[in-house]
Amino acid sequence: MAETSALTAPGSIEEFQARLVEISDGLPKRLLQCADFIGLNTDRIAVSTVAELSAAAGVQPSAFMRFCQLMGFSGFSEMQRMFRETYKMRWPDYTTRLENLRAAGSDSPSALLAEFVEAGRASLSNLAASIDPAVLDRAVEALTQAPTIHVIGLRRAFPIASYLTYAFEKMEIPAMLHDGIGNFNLRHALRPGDALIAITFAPYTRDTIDMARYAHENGHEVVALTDALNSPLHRLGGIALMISELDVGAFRSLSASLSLALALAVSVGTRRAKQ
Amino acid sequence: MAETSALTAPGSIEEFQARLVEISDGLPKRLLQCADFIGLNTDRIAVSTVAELSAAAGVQPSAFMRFCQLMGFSGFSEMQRMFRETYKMRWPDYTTRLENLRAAGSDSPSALLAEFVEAGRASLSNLAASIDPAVLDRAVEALTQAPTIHVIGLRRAFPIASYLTYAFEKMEIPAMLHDGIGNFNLRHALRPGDALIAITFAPYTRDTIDMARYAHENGHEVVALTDALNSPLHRLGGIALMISELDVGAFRSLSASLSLALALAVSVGTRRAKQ
DNA sequence: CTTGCGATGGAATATTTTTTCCAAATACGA
DNA sequence: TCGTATTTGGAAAAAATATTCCATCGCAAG
Repeated sequence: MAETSALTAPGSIEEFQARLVEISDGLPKRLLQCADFIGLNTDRIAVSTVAELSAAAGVQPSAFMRFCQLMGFSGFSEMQRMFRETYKMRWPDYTTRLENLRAAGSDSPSALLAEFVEAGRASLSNLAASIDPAVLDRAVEALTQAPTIHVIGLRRAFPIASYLTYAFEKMEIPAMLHDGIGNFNLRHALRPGDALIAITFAPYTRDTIDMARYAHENGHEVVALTDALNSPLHRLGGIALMISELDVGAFRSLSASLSLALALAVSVGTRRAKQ
Repeated sequence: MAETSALTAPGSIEEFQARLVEISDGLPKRLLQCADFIGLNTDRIAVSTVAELSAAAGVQPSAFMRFCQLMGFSGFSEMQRMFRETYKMRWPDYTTRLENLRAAGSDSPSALLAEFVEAGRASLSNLAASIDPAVLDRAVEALTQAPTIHVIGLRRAFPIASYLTYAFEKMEIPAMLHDGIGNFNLRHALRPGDALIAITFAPYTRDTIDMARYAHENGHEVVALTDALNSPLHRLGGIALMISELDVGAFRSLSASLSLALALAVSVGTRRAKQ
């Protein structure tokens, strides 16, 4: 076949696809089978072995290896690595990055600021990738139906809870912030049909979880904003929205959490206005 | 640990999650590290090796193997197989992801989320470019000297004020949040040498400005977090840090403001610790 | 302080997976 | 039809990866 510009391996999925098209012309039979199969099943590269892929494409492993090399990689492993890394790009290895920043800028305030900015940006991109629109929609729907929306979030989740409550108030939606003031426990303010937004991140705050459990047991819709699969809020069985936010030192940027919270609030606002 | 119902391996991601929660109780240290890491990074299982995962979780490969067995699998391979079968590629490209979110319709919750994510990212980039390191440094210096740091920020600035106060408290720095509770006006809590962080954005909140003016007139250092050159806080003559944050509809993302606030707080914390 | 038991780290081993190599098959032009 | 260049299949070698095993560690009960 023709001598193609084989020197550089594709570095992104776009480049990969471009190259696939480029070489597909006038390929021998077996290699064409590979190309066709991969064109249709690009996403399986990250999670399959050569044996699996070649069998599925109906060729020998060795033929598949030749295909990888034609694509510009040194072999299958290198090609697979590209797909795995791109997938894992959830965030670019934050421990290393933070160490780099710390090493470079010592602990000057502006270096620290750069860290927080970076953490915020990464958290936001990750949020965009990981939120399931369907779950978000269910949360909005549940909150739209509620006569009053109750909000609880303590300690580091408190800024989110308070901003949510502020947003609801501005949109003239009945909302109540359970801020624990005076240690009054106002759980009986939950009236039939009311919904609760509970926000907590590891290490989970006892009072928030208790409140969420109480609400759930009494038949209220609970929308949870939390951080992990094994969060106590997740096992409750309400509607759980997961946010993984990056830390800088002991502090969390909250950018992603706030963005999600606001999107939730404004959606509820517009949907209520329609009714 | 207790003998759990280990005989059947989870057959779906839901079962996997349930089991993770189930066993997380009273696990030895290393195995807990595994559980926590996997709870946060479940999606990496499909595309990583034992060595990679165990390193990322901070444990030995053998510990990770024990974790897999605890989860009910015969080993890592079996566990990975489950995830690979249900693997679905998430396109990593940031713009594509936003487009996907928007695709649901212009006023759908996910489209709104995309807007907030973008606004947040833009605000953060802008912040990094526009903050003057020298001014930031002066602010840190001023706050480091103060016996007690007072914080005021009302309405939409309240989340920032409260997170700042939380951060100071966690670092054991004397701080006081002037939240206007009960309409007590606690300005006399300002003792000689104390500093004030005042936060307000257009339309500027009267009480915040009054407080800032009072503090300034009585010889206290005032650090202002505000949004424009013509902000009343800026005219006061204290140290003013300017943040221009993008709006989505009537709401502000706060990402940039929070990042700046945290960088400020942590810098003050480390500098105080040195003294 | 001792004893015993589960937890842990690390090296050794087993298994799987990738990659190379070469002989056989095929296509193609003379 | 033959000779040559290219493609192909398969198996063997190399590399990466998973898994097991055991000595040691740390902790709690006696």
